[in-house]
Amino acid sequence: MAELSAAHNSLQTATRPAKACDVALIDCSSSEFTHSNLQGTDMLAMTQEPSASRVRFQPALPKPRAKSPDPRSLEDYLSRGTVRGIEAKEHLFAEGDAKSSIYRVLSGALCLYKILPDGRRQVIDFAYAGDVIGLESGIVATYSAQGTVATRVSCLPSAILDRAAANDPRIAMQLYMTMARNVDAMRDHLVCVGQRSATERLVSFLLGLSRRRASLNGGTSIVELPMTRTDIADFLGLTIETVSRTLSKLKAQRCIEIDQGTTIRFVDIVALEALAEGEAR
Amino acid sequence: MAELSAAHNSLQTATRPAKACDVALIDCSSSEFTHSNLQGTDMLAMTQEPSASRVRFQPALPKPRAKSPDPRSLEDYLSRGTVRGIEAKEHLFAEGDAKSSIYRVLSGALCLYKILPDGRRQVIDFAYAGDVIGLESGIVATYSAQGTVATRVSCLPSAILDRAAANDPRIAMQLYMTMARNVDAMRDHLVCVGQRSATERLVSFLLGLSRRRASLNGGTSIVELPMTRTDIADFLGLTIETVSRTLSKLKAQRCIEIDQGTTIRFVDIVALEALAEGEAR
DNA sequence: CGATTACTTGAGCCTGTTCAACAACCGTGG
DNA sequence: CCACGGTTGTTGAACAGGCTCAAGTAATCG
Repeated sequence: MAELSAAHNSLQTATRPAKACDVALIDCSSSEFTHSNLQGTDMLAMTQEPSASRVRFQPALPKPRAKSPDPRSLEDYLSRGTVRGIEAKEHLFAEGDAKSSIYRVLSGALCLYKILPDGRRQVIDFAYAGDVIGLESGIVATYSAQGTVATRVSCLPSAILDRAAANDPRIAMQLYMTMARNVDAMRDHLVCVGQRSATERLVSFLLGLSRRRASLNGGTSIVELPMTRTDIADFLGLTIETVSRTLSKLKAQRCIEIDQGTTIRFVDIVALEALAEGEAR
Repeated sequence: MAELSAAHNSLQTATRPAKACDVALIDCSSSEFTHSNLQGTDMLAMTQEPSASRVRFQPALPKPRAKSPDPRSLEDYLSRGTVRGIEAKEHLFAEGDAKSSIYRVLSGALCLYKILPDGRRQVIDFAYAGDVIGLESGIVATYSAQGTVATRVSCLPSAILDRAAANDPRIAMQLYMTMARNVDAMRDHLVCVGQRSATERLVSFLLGLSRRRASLNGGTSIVELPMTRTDIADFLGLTIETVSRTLSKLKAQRCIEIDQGTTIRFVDIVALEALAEGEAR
């Protein structure tokens, strides 16, 4: 979904001397970390206090890539971000927060969601390694981002990107294309949630996840689920019971095997792909 | 899909210089709007209301302007497009078509949808006067656009816009912001379809439509539905029977009045807003 | 004016929800 | 080491919201 090529991870560990742009990069984090520890259900009420509080500063983790004096692509910029760690359940940002940065997921997974006044939650998307999130139209986040497992993200202050995009149409176009791919994925998901049955939704989700991580798992038929049943349910517009039951049913039908509840192995991919398209039940 | 593409014939925009008559015909652009809402260099940090989730281009009021030889804003480009009429049920483009143009709706309404292999249909969005559609990441349309009523659109060849965006970061950023607002609206709709009950969905739809057209109907409590029950049902992930029944129920509860089946008058807005948020039933 | 399409309403059913109990897993601390 | 509480996942039984099927009414168009 918010997916730029995930191919750049290898560059993430090189070290380089500090440069002018680092200064800007670093102070982004101070405002960043302030409102990041929201937990549980009441984060919407929170308004962050940029001045006070525990800015537990993570001494900059390994620096991205060798320096280039004139970064040219969105990737270049993103690879210069400061790295930040997020625990499972910890929020990277919450709906209503002032938006200061955009992020690229380095490892782990994030859950992007919105909640209704009465507490019902819709997971908009999951963000996996390589995905970019935080690109938005307004100055305030319209959804929340929470780690589903321990996760590392690279943070880039929006201001830097704004400036870059304002001067370089190529950057602006990359932002545009990233957004466009996002919309595309959202449309597909909307079709899924709006039209498909529980089984279809779950199977599409599993297959989609597998496809999305194909580069990582080397094309095996095994997929790790780096999120809870609740996350999956809220993503698919179902209840956890239905998710659990449907997984059990698929297991009983010998379409999948489940290990530890989190590792799914596709046994009968043909059957799964038929199920995803509504054939049989 | 093939059958749909047939609709495509009439006057697909040929690339040609903008002429005076074009401007006269279509001119619903307003430079005010353009500069206040879409331009500026710090796009990412733009101070524009987040409730803009549903806001697209405001249906700009006709405003005579001299044609400028060097158009600068997205609005300028769009106002130079060639006009095309679409009948109800006629397709502007269909999923799978090569994308040649982007469009702005001048009057009427379009229904943007995707269909599953087995025929189930999900309406992604409706496009009303002022809305821009056809901005996409790939070279092939990933959804179909069909008139729900007789509709006029202004067509602008993508190539022109591509060139403009490649040279002018402001244009690229406007494309980006347009897309971003789109994503925002889609997220809201996903929450609606994924979490809300039939009544909640329908009421949110009505209120949202009213809000979106507030500039046109002058803030009255009357909304025209320029689409069929089928369109609404496919938009909300319901059946036509449920849509019809729910409307009847709202009428029986004296929340709305219905005239000719297509004109809705809000009688008890307070109750409606409560219903939209899941209170009572 | 009849034919076609769009909308409404009813009756019964089914998918997925709700409510509830139980099992598995995990970190903590005795 | 195991007992413990807490969290997460599984399974069962009953319910209900929305769907399907079906018939009837209203609007539209040649």
